[in-house]
Amino acid sequence: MTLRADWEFRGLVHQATDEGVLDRLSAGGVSAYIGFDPTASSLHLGSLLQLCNLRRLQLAGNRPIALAGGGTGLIGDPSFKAVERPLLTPEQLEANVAGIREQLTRFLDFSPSAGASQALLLNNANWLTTVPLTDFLRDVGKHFTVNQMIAKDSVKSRLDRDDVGLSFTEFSYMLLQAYDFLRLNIDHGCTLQLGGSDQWGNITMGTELIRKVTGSSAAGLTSPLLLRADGQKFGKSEGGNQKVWLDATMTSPFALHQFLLNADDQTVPTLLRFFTFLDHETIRDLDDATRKAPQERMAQRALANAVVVLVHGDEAALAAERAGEALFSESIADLDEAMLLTVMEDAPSSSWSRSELLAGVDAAELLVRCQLAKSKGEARRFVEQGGVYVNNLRVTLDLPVDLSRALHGKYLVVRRGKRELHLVVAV
RNA sequence: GGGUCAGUGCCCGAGUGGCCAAUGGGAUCUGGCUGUAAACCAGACGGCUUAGCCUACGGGGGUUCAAAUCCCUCCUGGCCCA
Repeated sequence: MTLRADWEFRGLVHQATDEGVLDRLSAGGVSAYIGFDPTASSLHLGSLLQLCNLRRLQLAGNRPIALAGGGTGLIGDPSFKAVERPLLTPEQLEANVAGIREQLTRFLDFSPSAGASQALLLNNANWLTTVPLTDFLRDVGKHFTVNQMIAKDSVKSRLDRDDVGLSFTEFSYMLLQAYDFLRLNIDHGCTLQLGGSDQWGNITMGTELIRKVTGSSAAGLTSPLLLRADGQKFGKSEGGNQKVWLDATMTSPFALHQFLLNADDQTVPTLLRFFTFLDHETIRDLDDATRKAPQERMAQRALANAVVVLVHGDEAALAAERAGEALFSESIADLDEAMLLTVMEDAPSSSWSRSELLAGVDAAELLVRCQLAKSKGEARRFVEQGGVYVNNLRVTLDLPVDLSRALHGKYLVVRRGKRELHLVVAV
């Protein structure tokens, strides 16, 4: 199985600067890089595809270079962004880069034993914050015209709008990224940059710069943007419109597992191809399973397990799967104490005084203190709409929640809607 | 620097002195149907001690019995001019 065949099967290729890119990657020995924006201390599901791609090319005998954008992060990438973004402080960036560094090491082999395909992790702050401005403008800026820069699709929408603008700071971002590529090309023999399709404009700026400065050629390869069946951006969780993070403390393994398990039928085939390393036959079988027995959600299960294993490990995946089964298919009151705690391990929890619970707590109050509602008004609404449960039994406003309902004498599983949970423990 | 237009709830966007916690759309949330999907249907969608009160229409000040709406000023942005 060549890398080309694999990538074509998985639909990983959106655009390439030349037809030979995939063949060179298939042959191995290529150094290729992907940049990661340190806008948060963790990568999220949206970055997972790029992460997987780096891994794929390393497995095919190429050298993956993960570039943390400690320098470009100081500026902010305007590509297809609707509005100007707030600047991050150097301290924030440094912390974020550290967090991302940690996560990258889980996907790539950085050990010397990998030889020529040993992964590299670099931070562009090292050169972007030290290159003299005048050198930069003469050596990089001179190779591009503003005319071509404003013609980029990635900034066009910003230039066309009559309510927001595009600062020079963000406008210059594409030059910085081009410079990154040049440096990696010269210093590390990197001849290929990968990225999402939104990065195409930035990538080609780089290949052009390399051609003009060194006379050698470098290539670019982008992958499609991942969208949900309804055209929405993929990767926002149902609960609270939050991003799905790869950091276990920001998005629990259980939440990640649940998120993928809930992927809709139309998107699952793509997700299996993008986010897993399952072989083609297995993937085709899962496609069939979705067609023939969608209610079984075989593909969703396989996807959720594969990704959680990849991101958090076997144990976490098993626990997440068991927790989901217990919560959704068994009566919660039948679980023994140990199982209950296992199931609720990922959910937020709080300790309450036994005497307070004995007296009884107003349902709205309970919800707010469990952080399942932002205000009492909202909490009241949830209860009135029938969306609040304690131990899987619907709660009403007129009846306070007290200890008599507790499982094993001390646990209240508070749930809002289908899957927002909180464990109350009486102490 | 000058001129001009704009800044409304999560987003877009109506409203141009009282009937405005503010039309509409989207997003989101809850319920129903299902498969812990999608689509669809119904409802909710500033806060509170909820027949009432408080806080909100870029910030501050003012006029008025009464301001998102009028005036002054500041901030931010677009466009044109220098």
